[in-house]
Amino acid sequence: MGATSAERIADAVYERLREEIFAGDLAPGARLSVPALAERLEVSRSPVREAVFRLVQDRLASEEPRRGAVVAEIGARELAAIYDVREVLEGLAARLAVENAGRRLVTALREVLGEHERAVRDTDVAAVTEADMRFHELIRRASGNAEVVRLLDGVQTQVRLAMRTTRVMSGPRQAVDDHRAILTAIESGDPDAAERAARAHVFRLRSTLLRQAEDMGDVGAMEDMG
Amino acid sequence: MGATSAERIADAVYERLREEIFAGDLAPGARLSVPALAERLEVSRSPVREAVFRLVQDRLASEEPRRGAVVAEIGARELAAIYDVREVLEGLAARLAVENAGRRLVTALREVLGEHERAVRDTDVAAVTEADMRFHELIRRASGNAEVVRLLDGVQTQVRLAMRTTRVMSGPRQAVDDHRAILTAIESGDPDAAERAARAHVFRLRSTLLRQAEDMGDVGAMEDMG
DNA sequence: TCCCCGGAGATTGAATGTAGAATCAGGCCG
DNA sequence: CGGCCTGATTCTACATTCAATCTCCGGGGA
Repeated sequence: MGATSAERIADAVYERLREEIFAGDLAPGARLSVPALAERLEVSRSPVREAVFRLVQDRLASEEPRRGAVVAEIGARELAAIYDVREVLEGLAARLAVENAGRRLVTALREVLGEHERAVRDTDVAAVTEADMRFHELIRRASGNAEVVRLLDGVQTQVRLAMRTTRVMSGPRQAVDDHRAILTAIESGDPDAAERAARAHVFRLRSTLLRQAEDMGDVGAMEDMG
Repeated sequence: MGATSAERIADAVYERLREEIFAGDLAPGARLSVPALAERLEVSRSPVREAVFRLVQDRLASEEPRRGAVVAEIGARELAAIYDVREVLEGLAARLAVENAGRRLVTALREVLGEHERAVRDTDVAAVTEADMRFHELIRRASGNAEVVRLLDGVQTQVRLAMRTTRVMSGPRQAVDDHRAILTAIESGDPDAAERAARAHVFRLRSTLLRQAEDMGDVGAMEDMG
């Protein structure tokens, strides 16, 4: 069978594997054998190879020389590094969003924040994660800077994987409060305030995550802490 | 023939194409036909396909649906977006470098700065570019943050390509002065000062590059400026 | 003169074949 | 009883082949 432009098999396999990783069906450390996956998914090795390659590019998997790819593990040290970067990028995104965006952003953020609050009250973990991610996604898309969007998309992917690896979550109420502060700053139209609020939020996330990782005695994390 | 661990063909092809792009042998807009490249390089299509895919991931090439990949062109608008990101990342790198690094960094930076000055005096464009890149590379590697290194490596790749696309360069003497200021700040051990100096440097680069792009009436750039 | 359509060529995406290398298990020797 | 060696298995990396689709260009019709 030739190429089916409608939906490429390689894309479908990529999405499938991505979701299995985020869902935990493919745990960090699991081997991504191309022949094995091809047989399980009932496709040839070519699209599987491409999909695995893309996972490696996304840092969702890592190449072990001559042993193939395995689902990546993110330790506390790596997570800290990612959050250092995330802090400045989210700050930049918030600043640019204020400088660029109009009322539509504020409206959309209010709605997502409402969903976020509701999800926290209902202790609906999946909905909390969803709303949290969407809040940040709205801001970066409003930045009008494609590079910021691309890099923060990558950061979000890493963070989602890290949540699988370390099993830690930020305090849900703190996150809502932080988001409200960011929204207020954006509403005020003050780029500096928006940047500060976004950075402060990420900084707190970083502190919380790392503290939790330590408290849990996260082995994979701690062995990286030196 | 099976896999030759010593040097993967896919890696060799990737490096080769990268260099041809940076050297201008493959100009922006040039088509990267997998069959044609495979024939020219006398390898099969498999490793070429992988190499082209990596170029696309690096944003050195872009996929044109059903027409294959072409060497990417970076317009003024995109370059501005990249420099917005670069400014905050270089600032972070300089800050972390001060917080982390020891005397070795300062020594290495002094040496590269010396080479840079010499190259500017000799108007050796290749050496100037080389020294300039190495200065920034030293700082980010000294940051101890793998994510910063990875993202700034990507930024540097984009910038090198943009230089091919737009034919603009920052003022060489300004760059040397800026670098000296960054070095001084790092020597002083003040993270805030280092961050400010690095950001100011990138901000000036951004201004210079965009002004030159406008002056040159850069078509590819201007059509993006709206 | 301009627009639409059709055929030829080229290209991607997928499937499959093959060689070399590394891992892992199990048995043998010290 | 422990460490080393060896053989089978599995995998990666590269090559090759095939089908389907798109692009491009030229000719015919309005």
